[in-house]
Amino acid sequence: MQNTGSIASENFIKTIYHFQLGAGKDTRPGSIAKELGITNAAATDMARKLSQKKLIEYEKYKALKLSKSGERMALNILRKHRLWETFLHQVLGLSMHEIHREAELLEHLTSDFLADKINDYLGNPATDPHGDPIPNVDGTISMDEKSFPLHEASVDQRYMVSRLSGSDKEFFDFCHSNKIFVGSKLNVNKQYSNNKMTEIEVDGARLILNDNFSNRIYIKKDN
Amino acid sequence: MQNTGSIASENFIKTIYHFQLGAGKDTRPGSIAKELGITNAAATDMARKLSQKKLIEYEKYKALKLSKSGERMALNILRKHRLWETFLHQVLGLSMHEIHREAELLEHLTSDFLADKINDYLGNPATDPHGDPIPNVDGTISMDEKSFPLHEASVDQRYMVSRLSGSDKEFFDFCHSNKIFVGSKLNVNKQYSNNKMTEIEVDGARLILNDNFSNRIYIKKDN
DNA sequence: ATATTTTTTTAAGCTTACTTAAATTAAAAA
DNA sequence: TTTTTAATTTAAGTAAGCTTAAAAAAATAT
Repeated sequence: MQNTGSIASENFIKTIYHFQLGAGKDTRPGSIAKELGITNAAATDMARKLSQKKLIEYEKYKALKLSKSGERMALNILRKHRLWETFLHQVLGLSMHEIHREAELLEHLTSDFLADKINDYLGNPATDPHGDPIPNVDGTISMDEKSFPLHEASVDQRYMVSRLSGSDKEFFDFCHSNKIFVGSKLNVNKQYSNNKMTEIEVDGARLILNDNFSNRIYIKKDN
Repeated sequence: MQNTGSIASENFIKTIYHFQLGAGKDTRPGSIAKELGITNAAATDMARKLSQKKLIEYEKYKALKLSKSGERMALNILRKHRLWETFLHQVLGLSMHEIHREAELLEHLTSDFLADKINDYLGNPATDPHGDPIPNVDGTISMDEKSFPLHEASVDQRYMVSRLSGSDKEFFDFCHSNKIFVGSKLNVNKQYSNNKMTEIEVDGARLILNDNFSNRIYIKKDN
């Protein structure tokens, strides 16, 4: 399909996509504007333009919603982003906190042709290094419904880490030094609900995480 | 050093760099404009802007010349371009005629950090798949003075292919099917100067090339 | 040397992607 | 319900990177 959009509009579309999925965040202009570091006025303006191009559905004072072709575009960019992250990590050895930054740029100037080559080289991977699903070339994406953040877990159950969300060094350094990787097994010992903390046991060690970390570690039941 | 320039200005700077080296081509606005597919007016305008940023030296009605910092910028982009070409060819298996097209895009959104990672992965390669030198991280570049196009070669001498210039499929298909690669040995049998043709012998086969191809195959004495 | 052609430059205008400031509408609080 | 606050939209303006058209300068031909 190959994107024709500019970098600015690609990032705009991408942000709407993420906010439509991510709970808690609305897709009104101000919300998108804040994320992208532009003014509300600029976001409204962009909304009007993308609406003309039929990439979003937009009525004044309403939330923004991707159209079918807008969603296809978002998934095409997301595919490139996650293929690059996987490639940069697995092949070039970039750290978890470095891959997002670089993929964020490369995704915009990557042809469908090149994306396919990267995909082939990696053996058609299902997920990126964070555990996020890589959209397929046909614009489908497999959602992992059974995955949820650590601080929502019930106590005394065995889980597997399914996803590590984010891009800051501190978080991934913590995960690394405590052997928390995508695929790691762990046990949830206790939920300190009032203090928003979770005690887990991983690789023989007990750790107490506050929700700053625990809401970015996604897990699923380990069967 | 990390470029701050836009894609348009990076391509402009790059073109001046190539034209300053490449014999026959001048660096006046019209020449650059033609190469980039923009109008003379746009080229003059860009010249004025880049001159303000001290990236080129420019006086009205004169040829454009890169400043020291403009040249550093050009070499930084060229480094990324040639590292990508090498990587795409050697690692992802893209064909000779495909790598330029992709590198032409990626070079603009590649951080110095990532360029270094690619360089390390490839083992600090001296040349790209065309045989062109890859600029060093410090902005130096080793010029191969002894290399020249096939149609300038003296007869009955043994040569080595040092460079294959261009990006069209037809040329590289021809080279491939006749075993003409960077590093191939060949003999020049005869120069048909009037008809601008060169007869060579490579891998046991005799070939007659017209200057469309022979001026893009660079050779050097095989010692 | 003069006339013609070509190139370069300037000027005015367009689109994209922003900005700030003011006006409008919607949402929340009193 | 009315007032206040917050978000959204419109309006006007900017910079980049182009365009076409006209003017100016340089190069070429006669």
